[in-house]
Amino acid sequence: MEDVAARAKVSRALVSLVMNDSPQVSDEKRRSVLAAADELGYRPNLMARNLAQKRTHTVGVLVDDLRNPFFGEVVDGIDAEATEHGFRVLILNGHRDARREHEAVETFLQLRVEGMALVGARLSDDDMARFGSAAPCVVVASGTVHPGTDTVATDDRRGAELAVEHLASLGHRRIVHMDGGANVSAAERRRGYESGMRSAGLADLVDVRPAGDDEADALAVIDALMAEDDPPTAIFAFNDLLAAGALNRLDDAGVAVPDEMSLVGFDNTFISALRHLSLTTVNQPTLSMGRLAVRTLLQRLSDGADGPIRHTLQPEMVVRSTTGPPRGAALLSATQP
Amino acid sequence: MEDVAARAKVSRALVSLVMNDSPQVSDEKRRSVLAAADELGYRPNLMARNLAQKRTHTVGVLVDDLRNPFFGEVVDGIDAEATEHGFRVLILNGHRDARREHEAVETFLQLRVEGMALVGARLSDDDMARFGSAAPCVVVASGTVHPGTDTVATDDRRGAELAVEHLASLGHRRIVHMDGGANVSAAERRRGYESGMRSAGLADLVDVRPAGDDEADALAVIDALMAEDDPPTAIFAFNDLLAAGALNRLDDAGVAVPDEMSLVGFDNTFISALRHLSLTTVNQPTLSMGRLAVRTLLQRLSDGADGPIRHTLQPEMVVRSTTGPPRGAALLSATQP
DNA sequence: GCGTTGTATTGGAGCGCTCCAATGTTCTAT
DNA sequence: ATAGAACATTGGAGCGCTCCAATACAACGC
Repeated sequence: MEDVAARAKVSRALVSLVMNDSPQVSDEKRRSVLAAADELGYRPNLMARNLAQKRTHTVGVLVDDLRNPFFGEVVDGIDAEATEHGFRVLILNGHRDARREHEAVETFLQLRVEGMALVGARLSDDDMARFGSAAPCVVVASGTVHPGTDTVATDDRRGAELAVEHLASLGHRRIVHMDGGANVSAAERRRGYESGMRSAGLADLVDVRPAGDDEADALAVIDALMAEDDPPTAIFAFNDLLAAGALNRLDDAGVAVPDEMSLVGFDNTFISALRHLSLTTVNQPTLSMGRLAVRTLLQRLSDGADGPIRHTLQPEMVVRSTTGPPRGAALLSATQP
Repeated sequence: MEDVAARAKVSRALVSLVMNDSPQVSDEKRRSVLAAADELGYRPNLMARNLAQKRTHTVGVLVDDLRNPFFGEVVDGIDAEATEHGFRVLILNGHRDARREHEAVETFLQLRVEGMALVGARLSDDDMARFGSAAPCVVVASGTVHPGTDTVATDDRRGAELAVEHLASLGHRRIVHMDGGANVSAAERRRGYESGMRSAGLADLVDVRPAGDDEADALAVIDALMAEDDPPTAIFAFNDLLAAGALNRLDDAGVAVPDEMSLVGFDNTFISALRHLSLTTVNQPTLSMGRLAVRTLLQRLSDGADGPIRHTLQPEMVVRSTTGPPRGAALLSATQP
């Protein structure tokens, strides 16, 4: 910067004004500074600038799993909204690992981001309280609601209820839930499954199997399920990835879907829409969630509402081809008139 | 920091030593500094630290498209290797948009990252030359090779040749290529397609259709293709996403795959492995590419080889269920003995 | 010619840290 | 007892920028 100033025969301060294109700089000087900067290949140092300004114009986004297209879509929404409001978006990868996510947030804090969106992050209430007091934080797409923390999420419980209602209305009774394990939305969806079962009068048939949130997590569960004497007729999987894994394994085992087994996923990622999978699933409005997350951050930044801000978006059932009446239901209804 | 020093009754310098856990600090002082820091909720300011150190311990990763699982896998590889070598990984989203990718690189440079991995980035040779002289850069997973730039890539051309060879060996002659459009790997794969066609003696049947690199880009092309009097018997699509879109549309149109139309993708993302898609595709070693990218950066950082470093990894054909002999081929071979 | 308003430019302090050279402290060998 | 080494601690300059108050310079009315 020193060099640029010297070359353009002006002061350092003037260079600074030009770089921040202040209006009160004469065209002549502006041009000569710009020319000098270009010739010297000068690029302002963001760290120095942020340090001096005491602002970073940056929001941090922690993504639980970069391989899950669901998160990618949410981030796209965040990115769009943040950019429109003049913020830079820095992304850190959580690797579906609580420890690494903790570190990532710590990094954001040390970088002095002005706000953080934690997408699907696996953090404890204690962590959230600590982090939340250090910088505005919004938890996105996570069924787990931390006390005192701003949240943007789909109503996971309701989504799960919808799934169960759908299956029950088709005539299913033995509906198993493949649980999301350590994923932050797992608990809510499980509760939704349970309450859905209760509402359908199937409380005593509640059957939860620990699985996970990735394709591979489905394998063992499906194997165990199909080895039973009297397998269920329907499965509600924690998410689309898990459902896709289940679909694979069911296919391996020669189980026809939906004739012998109905299957419901969650998230409505693009893979569920693929014609050949055509997975029945529960939609989450990813883009809106992302945008809303940033708006929540901005609100917190500008005034600071008292209580936690909570946005709950409504899920929607997306019925495709992996669900149908249970085996024998057609026969049953045929003999009934 | 000042406050921490005061509270622990030591100098600022000592606090700095503790924060960087220097070995030459007495246990007593270390404990009291740590305690003071904890009570005050002190967190070192990374920007100030980087400014003073003139090092950032950070590599930037520019990702062309966060929704494409292929890139997610590459980033996972980068992340793993970089972390092992004590580097922080900052990710920026390119949104499949050349302008935004340009800005993203500019941001990295202003942040003074120590190296950059550009994953699938759409940048011109000029840009690359400029950026490359400002900081070590490695272009990953991009068929386009920029002069003087370090590169880690799958041999896209060879991959495309493999795809064509596979289809030709099944007896296909009218093989169409759905081109990747603005994607940086598009040109190489197209060339591979062309040379593959030539080797198979099908040079005069070369037929390239501009498409893109996303699911939606397939629709119009398939419609146009199927409206022709004599549609091709096989399609080699730029990537898995495009192939998946094509599969959807073929299904809509009632075209049986592979009986009436064979289809090959590229990337071997997890979606191609889904049993119900079971897409024949070309594998790229994503994790190795990511790790190799970081190692290339480190090499450039440590000594600086003269010429550009280029790693070319070998693609592999992954034959699944979307390819088979062309309609009538069985008949033909049956009448031949 | 004067003060006045306004715009264009500049010097310098300060952002929060690290690092170096210098100082203080303790221990060992003579 | 004392020089010397070894270790522990500190003050202060400097990283590259912004921002404020201060200054320089023009143009204007009277």
